[in-house]
Amino acid sequence: MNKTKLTLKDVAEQIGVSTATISNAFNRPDQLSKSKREEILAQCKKIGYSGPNKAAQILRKGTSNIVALVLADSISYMVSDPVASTFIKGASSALQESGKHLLLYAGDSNSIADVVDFVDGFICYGQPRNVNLIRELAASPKPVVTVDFDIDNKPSINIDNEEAAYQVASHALNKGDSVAILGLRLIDSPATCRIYDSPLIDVETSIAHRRLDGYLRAAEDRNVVVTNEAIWHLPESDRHFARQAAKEVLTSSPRPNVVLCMSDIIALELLHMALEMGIKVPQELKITGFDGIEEAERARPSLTTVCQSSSQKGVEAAKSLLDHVKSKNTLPFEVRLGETV
Amino acid sequence: MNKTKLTLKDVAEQIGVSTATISNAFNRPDQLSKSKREEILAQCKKIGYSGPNKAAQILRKGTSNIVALVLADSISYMVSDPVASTFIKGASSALQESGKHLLLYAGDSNSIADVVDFVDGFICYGQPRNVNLIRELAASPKPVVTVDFDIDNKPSINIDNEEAAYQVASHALNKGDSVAILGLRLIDSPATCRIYDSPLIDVETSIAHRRLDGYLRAAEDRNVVVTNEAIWHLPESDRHFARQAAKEVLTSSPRPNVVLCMSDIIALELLHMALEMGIKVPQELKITGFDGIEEAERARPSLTTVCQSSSQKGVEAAKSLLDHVKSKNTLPFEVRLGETV
DNA sequence: ATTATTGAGTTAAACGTTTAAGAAGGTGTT
DNA sequence: AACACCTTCTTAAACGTTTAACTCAATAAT
Repeated sequence: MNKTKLTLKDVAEQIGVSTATISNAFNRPDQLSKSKREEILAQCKKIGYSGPNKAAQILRKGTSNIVALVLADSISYMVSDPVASTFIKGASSALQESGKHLLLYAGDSNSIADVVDFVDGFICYGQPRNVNLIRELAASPKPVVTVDFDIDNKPSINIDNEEAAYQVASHALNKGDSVAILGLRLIDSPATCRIYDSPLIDVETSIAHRRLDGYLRAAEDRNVVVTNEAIWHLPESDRHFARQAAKEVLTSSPRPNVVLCMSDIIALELLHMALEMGIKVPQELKITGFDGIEEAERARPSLTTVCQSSSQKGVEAAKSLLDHVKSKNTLPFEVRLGETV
Repeated sequence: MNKTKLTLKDVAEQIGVSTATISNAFNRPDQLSKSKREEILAQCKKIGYSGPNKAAQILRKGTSNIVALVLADSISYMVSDPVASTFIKGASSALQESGKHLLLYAGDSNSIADVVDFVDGFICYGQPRNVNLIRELAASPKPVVTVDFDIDNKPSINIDNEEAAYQVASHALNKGDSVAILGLRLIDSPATCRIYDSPLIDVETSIAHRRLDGYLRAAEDRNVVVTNEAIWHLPESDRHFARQAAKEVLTSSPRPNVVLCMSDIIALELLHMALEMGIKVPQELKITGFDGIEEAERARPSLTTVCQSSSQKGVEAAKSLLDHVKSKNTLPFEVRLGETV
């Protein structure tokens, strides 16, 4: 057994060649003769030297092959959300192909200082709760690409949320006239509630507001009035919050005959509760979702929703980062007509 | 704006103090007077120095606050599996509390060389496919803790899979006598198939085999014969594979009246298919699962299964690693009687 | 009055690489 | 024969810290 970890220097001495040459044997094959290189690599293997120390490489080269994935919420939550986890899936597989590794970074932490020095870049999925974190990302010298969320001058991956919301809402509103909206992260509250007059958060960057704009435009086009009392805020796309909001909506009177939901998870929970309560869908209640998850298609009645490929978003985000793309990338979406409208 | 990134040296010169003192101001408050420390930190903030470079710290200190999570399968798969993602959830939140970060590492890669030099340790979730990877983990100088999988001399987190399988199988076998088993990763095949005489993989370390042993013991106790033709292998706990296996089992003749499944995902898919085919559960067919996921409880009829807390496993694994625990940790489980038996 | 002890800060040697610049020798050109 | 130009390898200066060992006063102990 080796008494201690071998270094380039040890190996250089043993083989009788300079450290630079060994380093080159591993990193820059063009800098030395083929025969010497093979000899060196063979010797290294024999001696038990497995290659240059990565920690030293990170410092010296300034690159680590690690990409931080900054998640809007806590990691805990993100991993269990089907949309987010599909995104992670896409991103990780694209990164893996380029030999990069994925570091999970919770968006509810307040600084990237811990990792910014060694990470090769950031993929930011959704709008982090912590405003300082966003500021740091915006000012970061390392490449940043955002998804479902926007930072000035940084590349981003998105769909046209306003238009998508408009389209899906239009389908529903053609067949109904009293509407409620189950929104996501509209105001700064940790609980489910109607927004009333609470100030909306971060109107410019938030996809939730793009969607809200789309819904409202669709309503306006049809002269349907939507008061702030008919708009709910959910802090997360979570079954529990959704259930609570669904209950409030369905027991409010007069009960709306159209409910526009900002995620499929929310819409499905609403659907289930409506059915439990004996409300006929879509006859008495039209529901739309957002995202196009599998479960939405399997549900009976199947959900009308906006399909966007989370996994593709992940792939595109990774590619943007790896290719140093500077521009914003707007991906396509598709409205899938289910039986709930 | 700073022309270039500030270093400890720059800052030391500007403030008129040695680099060591500044380093100590950030890392070892006991090494300098309180007043000096506060003055230095204030100055640093003013100058725009945000603390020692992490890459350099990693090299110098030999620690990075990064823990690699080695997943048995590809990251893609793991993130979408409810059991695995709940595990990640638990692990990540425990690590986060200690200021550690989680690096996702795909178990289908063949070496940890990329990260072993800078990572603080490994959590290995499930048995990696690549045997060299396992060898490296076993020989790694960095702490390793395994979950649902065992490496000699390394701490591990597990439940008593044999006993759990025995108990859940016993319930089903008390009410049925012809049995099939839908197993997980029993042989080295990328496709769903009966195991026949194929050699079982890694019998010593695999939890699949512990479970199989439990099932077989329960059968033996009741003089129920289980041939290898009644044992299926699935490469992953995936709906698609499960569906295929379920079809084969349900159309085989004579059809078994007890099917023991090594995961809830598999069991639920079998359940759905049985119902689609008009088979009465549990009257004509008894089904058991494994894991105790939420969906198993929500299903109608609800699934009889072994409940284990994946999130607790994650927490325990993280704790073991952080506390340098050396011993194996066997967690409790519980058989939940559903309506499928 | 001398010697220990403590506190506060400095010096300089690591940590393990990469890489620009240079040296030595060989080949090709004029 | 002189010169430029490769090829192959070496030298040595970074990369940005941490920390053991040391210095220098000031205080406490004898």
